[in-house]
Amino acid sequence: MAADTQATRWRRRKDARTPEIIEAALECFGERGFAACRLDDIARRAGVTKGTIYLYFPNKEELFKAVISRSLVPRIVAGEQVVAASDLPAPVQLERLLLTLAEIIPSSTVGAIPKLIIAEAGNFPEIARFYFDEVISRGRRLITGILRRGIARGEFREIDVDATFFSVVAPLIVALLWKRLFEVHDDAALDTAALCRSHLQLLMHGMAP
Amino acid sequence: MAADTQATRWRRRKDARTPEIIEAALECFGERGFAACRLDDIARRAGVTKGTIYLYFPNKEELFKAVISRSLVPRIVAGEQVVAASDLPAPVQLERLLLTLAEIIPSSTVGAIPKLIIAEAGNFPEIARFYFDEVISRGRRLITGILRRGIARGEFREIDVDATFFSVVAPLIVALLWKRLFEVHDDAALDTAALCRSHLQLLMHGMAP
DNA sequence: GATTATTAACTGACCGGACAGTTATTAAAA
DNA sequence: TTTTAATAACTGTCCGGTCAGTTAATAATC
Repeated sequence: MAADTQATRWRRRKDARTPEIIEAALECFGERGFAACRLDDIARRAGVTKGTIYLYFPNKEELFKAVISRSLVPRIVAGEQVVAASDLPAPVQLERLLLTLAEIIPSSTVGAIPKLIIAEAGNFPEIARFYFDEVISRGRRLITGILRRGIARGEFREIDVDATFFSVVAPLIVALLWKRLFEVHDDAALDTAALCRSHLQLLMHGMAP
Repeated sequence: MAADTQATRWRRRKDARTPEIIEAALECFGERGFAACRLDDIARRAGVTKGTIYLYFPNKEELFKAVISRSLVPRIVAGEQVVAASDLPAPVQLERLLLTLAEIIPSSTVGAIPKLIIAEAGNFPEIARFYFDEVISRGRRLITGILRRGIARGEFREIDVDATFFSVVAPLIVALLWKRLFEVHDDAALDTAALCRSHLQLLMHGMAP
């Protein structure tokens, strides 16, 4: 949208602006974090100027909240529905969930959010709270639910589900951070698929009755 | 050290300054991040003024590197020596390493660094590179070394060591981030010891031949 | 259908505070 | 008396937020 400046510049497109600004802000926040991201950068990416942003959002922080709210919650809801609708064995459910999660890792837009949250949660407690309630808490309920069902059905041994939650998801989270922060400094690229395969095998061996 | 300003102010204590400034910087960086932390804050905590910092460090970034070097690198080196000196079974070595790692999690000073790095690595490639070379790379070599030895000695099954590295350390990293970012929002405190115990059991079951 | 008036989406120069880094000055120590 | 650790005032720059002005779109008038 930034390319055709001559064409779109000075066009009055009230309805289109909000999502365009949010999209640009997601990219920019994801790359540089909340504090380091400049409103001028966001504006340029959205094909407008800084002043225009203030026509649609009261300030930088509200724009940030809007970015988080509108880009993640729908995906969580989708995940909940998929799991609730099936009654496959717990190991199969877990495997599918992790594989879809692993697919998100390279996604440039949504995949940038966890890093963003980790970076800013300390300085913006209300953002942390919102993210915890809407994303983390629900994600945890999803995973621990599968684990509990697996134990009840004798598909997993008796494990500490709250602790195992970390063992299950953490490698994917760290892989996601690694991709964005350290892969450039490493000799070889991180093979997400191999990582997921290896991790699933470890989990299935480790949790087998 | 900030309390006795009257006493230490204008005292010339060349040798004492460096560690005092580094300690103050570690605290401040850990609380607010690299970019958000003000040199005036660090100076006040160290019981000096900003100008004094520039007598001992060329700039903010070098001060940060010094913080990393003084607080994390020695621990890595110690770990390397312990592992190199012993010829215990690989599972025992891995268990001991993870338990010491888990002890660091609640440590308010050193434990703050990973979050700090994740938050700032994108904006400060120099810092990311430095941390990758001095901490991550060496830590990975340590872990994968133990895994390879375990496989060679028949104590672990044939696993993808590079991928398993993530499965091994990631839960502790995420627990460390969780403690600092989301524990306040959760109903119960995160039981680090239980987490470590559960994770070790999962690993040992999962990697057994 | 063509011209003019009105609206409001959008711009960009500007302001003020914050902060990394500098330096002239001061005072403790040798 | 000289040296130098430490200070405090200073500078230049950067950036969030503002607002007077600009222009595309639309309505009113001829």
